Amino acid sequence: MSSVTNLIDDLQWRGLLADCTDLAGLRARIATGAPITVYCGFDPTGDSLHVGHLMGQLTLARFQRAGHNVIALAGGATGMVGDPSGRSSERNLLTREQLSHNIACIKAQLAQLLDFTVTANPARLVDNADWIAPISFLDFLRDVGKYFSLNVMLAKDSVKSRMEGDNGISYTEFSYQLLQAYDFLHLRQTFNCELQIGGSDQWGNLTAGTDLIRKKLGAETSSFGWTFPLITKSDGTKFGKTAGGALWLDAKRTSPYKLYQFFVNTEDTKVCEYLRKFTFLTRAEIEPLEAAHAANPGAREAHKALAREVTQLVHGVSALEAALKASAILFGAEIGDTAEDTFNDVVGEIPTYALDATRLSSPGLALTEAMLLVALETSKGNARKSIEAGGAYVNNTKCDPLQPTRTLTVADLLFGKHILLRKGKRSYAVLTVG
RNA sequence: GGUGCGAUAUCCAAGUGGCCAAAGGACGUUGACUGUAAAUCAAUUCAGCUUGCUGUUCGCUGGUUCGACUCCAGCUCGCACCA
Repeated sequence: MSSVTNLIDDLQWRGLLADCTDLAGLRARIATGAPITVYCGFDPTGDSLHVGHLMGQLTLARFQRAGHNVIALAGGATGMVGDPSGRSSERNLLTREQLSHNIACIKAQLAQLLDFTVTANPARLVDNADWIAPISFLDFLRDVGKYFSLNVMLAKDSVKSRMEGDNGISYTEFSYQLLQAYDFLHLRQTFNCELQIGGSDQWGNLTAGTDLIRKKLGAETSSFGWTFPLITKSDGTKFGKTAGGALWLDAKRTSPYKLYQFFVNTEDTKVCEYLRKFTFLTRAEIEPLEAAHAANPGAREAHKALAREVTQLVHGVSALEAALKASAILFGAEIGDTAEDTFNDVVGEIPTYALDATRLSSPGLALTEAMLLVALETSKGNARKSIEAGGAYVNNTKCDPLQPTRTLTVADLLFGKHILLRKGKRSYAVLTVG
């Protein structure tokens, strides 16, 4: 375990420092040995966090594990406005009902990685609507707005890029930085919170906060901003998006199996980076994995360790084990060789659909229709094209591309109950007769 | 308020009377090669199916025409300049 003093070294080694408002000052502050209070905000734009949010949660958790005090902030107020950072166009406003629903859902997910029950330094969850909503507009203009120079606000990248772009920016989103700055000020005064962390796109918002604190409370009142780099894939596209959309932390939206698979499929050039950033594995544990990966990337030791760690962090051990079992079967030996109770581990891990037994009798169920039924395809026409392209599999055996009209019958049942359908390399679904 | 420019498929973007379901990218999907990787190459990429046919598209509403993404009028939205 890392001691209090080398926390920053560890974060830097992991590549989690993009920028810091005063790195030397922060080092000195942490070196005093007194716990520092750090916060990170999460905007409730949806009712689940996704893997992109993991970075903030994990970094908070690293601070907590090092003995510091952490605050997760749900943006009930800022979410009403919309952060222009990293966006090329205006956000749609959410209703209050949507927001409160989202916040409730997100709270549960934050609790997964942060410890709210330890006695020494329990994590805290706050909602900025609690202190922003009661302020009147006039008070806000006088007490907060007065400290902001329009020149500085306009110079922020998040604003500038929108001003230069075609989409413009509304007054509402332009004001966002004031709210976030005020959050930091409030937390500084209320919880003695000295550090705000966020993705590198948050830089402008963080400095707005440190500036406001300095102006309102004086230069001797410490406040720091720390950003971590935004994760990208090697082709520059956004991390955490798949064809099916974002990878959610909510098991109901993205199964643990799917999350595991996502990380197992990490591109080689990124595994080491992700291992450092997304896991709590220590340097002593990671370095051998990196060496193993360099020596034999095909074995994918590092990929598996990464996927294992993340899945366990997000969903717990038992969900991880189920995901591992399912993965081993689907990507392992011949399906025919697996035992029935082993195969049952797959059912439920991947999308599973009930089927009326009678549909398999006599003419049988058209494969095209079956693929539509399990949502592997969106139309029979597309299903046919997939089969003809050699992309359809029944029980992990490729279907004859010349037989697009093939049907499924009782002969295809595994253990008298299941049919495993597959499209392409790794999209699976199970049909189960009930 | 005035003037100008723009709006095309998931996204960028060609197309200025028929040869247009609409060039070219990107993204996605599938195949080949590998290692459940990347890169590369190939196919596909509006919708439905009986796979060659049918249906619905080019901001919206009307109009001109045998025929409109293309021309005209009005409207909506965006952008720029002027007031």
